Amino acid sequence: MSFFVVDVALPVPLLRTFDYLPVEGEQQSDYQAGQRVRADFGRQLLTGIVLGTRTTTEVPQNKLKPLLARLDDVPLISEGDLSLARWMADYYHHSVGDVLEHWIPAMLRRGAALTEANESGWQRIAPNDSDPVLRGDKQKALWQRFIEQTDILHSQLTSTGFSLAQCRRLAELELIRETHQLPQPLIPATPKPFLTLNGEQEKALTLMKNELGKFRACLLEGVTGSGKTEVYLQLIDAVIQQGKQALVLVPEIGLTPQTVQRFQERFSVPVALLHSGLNDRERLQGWRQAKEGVARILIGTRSAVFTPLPDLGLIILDEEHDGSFKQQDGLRYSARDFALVRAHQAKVPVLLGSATPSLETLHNALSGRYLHVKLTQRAGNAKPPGMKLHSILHQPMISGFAEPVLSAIKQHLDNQKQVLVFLNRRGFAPLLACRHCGWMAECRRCDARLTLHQYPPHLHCHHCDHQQPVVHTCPECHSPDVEAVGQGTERIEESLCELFPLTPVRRVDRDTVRTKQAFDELFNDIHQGGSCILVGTQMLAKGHHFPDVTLVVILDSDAGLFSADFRGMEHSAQLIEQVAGRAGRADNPGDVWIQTLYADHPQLNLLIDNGYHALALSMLKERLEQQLPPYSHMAMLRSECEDKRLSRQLTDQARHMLQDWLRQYGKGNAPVTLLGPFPAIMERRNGRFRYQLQIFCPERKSLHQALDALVKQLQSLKGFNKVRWHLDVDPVDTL
DNA sequence: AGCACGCCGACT
DNA sequence: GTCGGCGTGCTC
Repeated sequence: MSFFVVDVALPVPLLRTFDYLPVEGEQQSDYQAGQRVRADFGRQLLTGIVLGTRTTTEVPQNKLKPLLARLDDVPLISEGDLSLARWMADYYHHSVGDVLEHWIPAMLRRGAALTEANESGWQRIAPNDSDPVLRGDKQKALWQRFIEQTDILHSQLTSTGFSLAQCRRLAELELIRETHQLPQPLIPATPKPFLTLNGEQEKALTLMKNELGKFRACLLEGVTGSGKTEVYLQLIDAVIQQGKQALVLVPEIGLTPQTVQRFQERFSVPVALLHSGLNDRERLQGWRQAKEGVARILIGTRSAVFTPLPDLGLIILDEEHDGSFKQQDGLRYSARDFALVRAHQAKVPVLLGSATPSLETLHNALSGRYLHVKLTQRAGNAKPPGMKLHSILHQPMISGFAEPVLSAIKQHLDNQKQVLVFLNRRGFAPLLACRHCGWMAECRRCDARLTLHQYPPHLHCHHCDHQQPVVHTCPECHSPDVEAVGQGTERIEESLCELFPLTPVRRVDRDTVRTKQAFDELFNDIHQGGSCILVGTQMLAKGHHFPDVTLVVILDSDAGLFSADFRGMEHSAQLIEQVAGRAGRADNPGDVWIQTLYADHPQLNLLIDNGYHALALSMLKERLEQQLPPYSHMAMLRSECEDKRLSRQLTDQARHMLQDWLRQYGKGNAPVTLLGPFPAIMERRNGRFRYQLQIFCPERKSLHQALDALVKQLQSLKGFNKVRWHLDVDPVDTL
């Protein structure tokens, strides 16, 4: 028997893999890349992934341990997916073993067998005209059910009053037998017909149909209400007709029952879902349905981008600008960017859809790298909402509203219409302050003010979740003159109830709508029609459309206008556009009023007068001048530590490491520029001081070489064990 | 990341 | 004398 070792990727944050001896008695041919193995690692037991086998190793004989078990005969992860995982590990400077965890549902990571996704059921094996001698009525009734239906899930039997014992009795008589099958995804009995497309939609569909069967990135830039979804549906239909599978990725908040239903009711093929609300078994089921090709359409959030699909024919990523496509901890990947890499490998098109595309995607579309398809008309001839800035500078305000805004609200309500008031700030007031000495309620663990909440009354830090009772006298000067300053959704709700006592006011934020179900109930309620006022945060901005809303009031658009983040304005404009798009229907486009202190803010005016696209072009020009993404590539090293000095020192060290490396190896490469280290905008958060170092380079390759060296050096840095740090490649927010 | 080893302070 | 604090090093 010849010597060989197995190269195993283990779920540890180490940038290398480990050699193991095979399980006793197993051959080299038993091992294939992508199988799971159980390994004794240090003093722990881990499930790892085989990357390959070799007949030589650098590891001394006495250190090699045999694997404890091989869990799969057939590889769980394909060669193609393994190479994608390697790409991802390189790109994000992360351990392959950790990266591979994302490809495998939690149950399988813990070593479960694939069959654990199966649901047990019973199948009739005796002919349906057999006349067995059965004792009890219950058993006769059970047999009757099997005469009507050959296969029945065990759960269906128990939920209709039959017991396991009764099933076993019939099985003993060889009338039925136990089965274990992967549950089938739901298929609607009669799919709804497709809608008729307008000229633009038709043209977009044709253009994109031409790209099927090869890699191509497309941006579908369609204004709100232009019918992007209908184009997706009909493009998916073409993919299904070709016998391929479609992967649809949506933002976390966008995966509502309404969205899902829209997909499910149109197709006569099985649709599987993967989202955060599922338990481990349901996830495994969806994953297997996709992997085994049973599901032909898979709809999911960020992490669904890793699901194996043997017949992948198309990837759609809706609302591509949405921040939830970027993972914000651990492996900080972008599902949007990875979808492109995956589509490239699979030689299929990837369709990015948005009314407000990110500047990165827009740049790629404008430069011709992506096919750029536009939908400029609202479906059914709907007019765009009329947007208008309302200056509140030196204006008398009533509970956070300017007078003319209040009369506009009243007018719309009098017309039996609905009004949406958007304020991206939860709670009652963002500040509790003493009128006498100027004291403000601050968080003990963060550089932030505490938000005052009224329902129930408490002070809450939105950054570290610290909560404490409300104070009624100033702790500094003991004055009783402590007051709530500023507006939050709770306070606006309260004010509106007083101002419009006859109109129902509904608040929609994380505090009122905790579950999906609660949101759906509220949504259905609003859809009943009748005048009402909706007050809410971003929750109102995404996913749902409110046809009876004819007025949208944006209370505080100013927060994003002067953000320290270079993407602040971009995100702000996207949000305003999204909120504005919630209103109206074909015959009733609606008005959008934006209250602002900066009514002459040039970019805000550009957005209002010429729309998002025009503003985006102007922002791109600025990015070019400043050599910011998308005109350069960016990475950010973040550190955090309770000891401010250590946190700062780690980023200082990192800067020196990079500078030394650049002096030595940077010659002839594209220039890598460093910015910082700076303290984060909120320097202290949850008791930890945060510093960050920004790293830019016009060329990806040079940047990654530098980052590679940086990570290796930081990992062997001593004396900083209390400092937590991570590298974020292509960060979305730089605050 | 875990987990153990090891070397210093305050306790039954 | 030990219990336990966390700094350091290692994991095939």
